[in-house]
Order: sequence, then structure tokens, then C-alpha cells
Amino acid sequence: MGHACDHDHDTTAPDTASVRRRVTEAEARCQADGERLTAPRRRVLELLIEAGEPMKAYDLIARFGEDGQAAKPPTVYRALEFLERRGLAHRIASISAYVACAEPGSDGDPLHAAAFLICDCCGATQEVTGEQAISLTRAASAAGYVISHTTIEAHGRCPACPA
Amino acid sequence: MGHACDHDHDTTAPDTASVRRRVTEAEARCQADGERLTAPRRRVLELLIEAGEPMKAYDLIARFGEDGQAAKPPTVYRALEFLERRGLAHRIASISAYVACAEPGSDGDPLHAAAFLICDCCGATQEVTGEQAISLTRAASAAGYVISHTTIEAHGRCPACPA
DNA sequence: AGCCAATGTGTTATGAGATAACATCACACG
DNA sequence: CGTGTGATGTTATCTCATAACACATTGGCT
Repeated sequence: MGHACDHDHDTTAPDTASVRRRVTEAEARCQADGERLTAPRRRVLELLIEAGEPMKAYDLIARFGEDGQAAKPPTVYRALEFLERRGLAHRIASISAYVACAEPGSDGDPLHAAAFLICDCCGATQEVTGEQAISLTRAASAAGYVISHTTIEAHGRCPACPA
Repeated sequence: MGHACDHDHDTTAPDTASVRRRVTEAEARCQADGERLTAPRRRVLELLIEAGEPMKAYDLIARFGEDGQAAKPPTVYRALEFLERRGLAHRIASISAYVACAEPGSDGDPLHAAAFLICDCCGATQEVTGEQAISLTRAASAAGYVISHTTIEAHGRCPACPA
């Protein structure tokens, strides 16, 4: 995603081989769960992994076709919905962007917890998992981030609502 | 905000007197800081407090005029930006909504930390502050919420970016 | 094989959320 | 009483996301 400043940043795009490996792993995980990583889903996941940083939905739409052809919005949004459901991608609501999940392994996690450290300057985004997400402050300072604002939103059912 | 289900929910709209009190308090706080709680800002804050739950920007826009006249989007968005900056309101990114801050008192908080428990069924939203926000799980169970998904996003500057 | 139900995709259109740009206004300060 | 700063009004437009419906694909079943 974009840079809000003009100085240099190193991008962390993974090499082609590891992109392929991660996509293949995702495919295996889906098959194991009886889900299908179909062509559009696979393509969107591939784009997210290649990027190595959060991507806007309409950037995914624009780059969807291998030949430079754009996709129609629902194609990509549906793929994103699937990837989120499978824990293969995350939506970052505060910037309306999507990112490949760093470690899709922890599937038994009830909270589906993932926390993000987002640099408002260069757009670099780091996913911190599990224990770390609980103590965000600690994770942030460990990662060298200076936090200016956090968004913590938990969704579920309140006591007044039926199960 | 809307109900996703058909059963009854009790709404927690505050009475007129306490709305006025909270608006007046906010005004005092602004003046003390050399900021102006101008008419549109005051009006938006009033609407948020009256609602007692998250409101969509375009609902605020629609209800802005006392006489039923809608506002223009920038009027309300600018007011919201101000209220957020002053710690008088919060944006809840995951549902694109805005809510009056429950306790605008804690202004020295460096993280501007606020966590929300959002019922996906009835839309009831509870703000948990400070210590509680750290242990979201504990806060949720204390409040009787069953959490299905959390959004934790911290914004700031990464180590690679200049101060 | 042939059928069928479930799930996924393609396509068109539109709804919802947010901001850019610029003119005008109000107020504190000197 | 001018002047600069910040706030507002107004128009237009941009970005983000989904509804609705037709068609295709898959996999189970007899």
C-alpha cells in the first residue's frame, strides 16, 4: 500500500518460490477441511501474499487478471470473504485493507485473535499473534513501534441476545 | 443502530437532562483547552449522546437539522473528526460507525485506548477502558459477552520511519 | 450414467461511506 | 479596524462494498 512520506522504505515482498509454497500450503489446508481453494480465491490469496503488505480491495480488483484485466468487484470481495473465513487473510478495518494471514496455523483459536501494528508513515504492517496481542503495548515497543492510536473491537453476542 | 434480529432489546438512550449535562461538560473541557465546541460540533455530539449507541455517519447527516433538514456530508465528517481528536467520540472502524465517548475524562492516556464490545445481534455497544481493554477476554466475560471475532489495530510509526 | 441439491461464479447495477477543492465566514489578536 | 487563522458552506466526486439474478460446477445419490 501507499507511502505517506517520501523517504525510502524496504519492501518485504516474498520471493516467488515462497509465495508458491504458501499458496500450496493453503490449498492443502483447505482440502483437509473439505473446502475448495478455487481459482479466484487462489488468485486473490496469491496477490495478497505477493504484496507482503495490506492491499486495498480495488487494487486487488485491478491486478486480478494475469493479463492486466481487472476483475469485477464481487469476484474479489467474495474471495476475500472466503479467505477471512478460513483464517487465510485478515481485513484491517481501520484502513479498509486486506492482508494475508502471517501464520494460518492456529485454527483452534476461538477469538480468531490477530493484532496489527500499522505504520501510518510507510504502511508497513506487522501481525502479532496470540499472547502478544493481549499485551499490545509490550508487543509494540518490542517491535520498535511508537503507537499513536489503537482500535480494539470485539464482536459477539451480548447477554441480552439469545444464543 | 439497527437490529439484526427480531426480538426485543432495551435501548439505553439517556434522558434529556443528562444529555445536556454531558454536552455542557464537553463544552467546558473544550474551552479549558482553548478549543471551540462550535454549533455543528455540538450538534453532532448531542446526536451521538442522545443515541446512546453507535450511529452511522449518514444517520447523523440525516438527523442533523433540528427541523428535519439534512446536513451536507463534510459538515458532519468534520465535526466527527474534531470530536475524535478531542477524545469526545470514537470511530468504530469495523462497523463504520461513531459513538460518544463514555468517559472523556482520561485525556492523558497516551494510547488513547478504548476497547469496544459490540453485539452483532442488537448493536448494543459497550466501551471498556484502560486496564480492562488490555484483557479483553476478561472484560468480555465479565460483561456477559460471547466474543466471536476481535479487531485489534494499533497505529503509529515503525522503527524504519523518522520521528 | 443421470439427476439433483448445494455451492461457486459472472454480470449488471446500485448503495453506502468518505473526501477534495474552493469560496465564504467568524473570531481572536494586535 | 485590519489581518490571519481556523471553521463552515457547497459542489462534485471518489472509494468501498453489496444486492440481485442468471449460469456453471461439483459431488452425492440411485
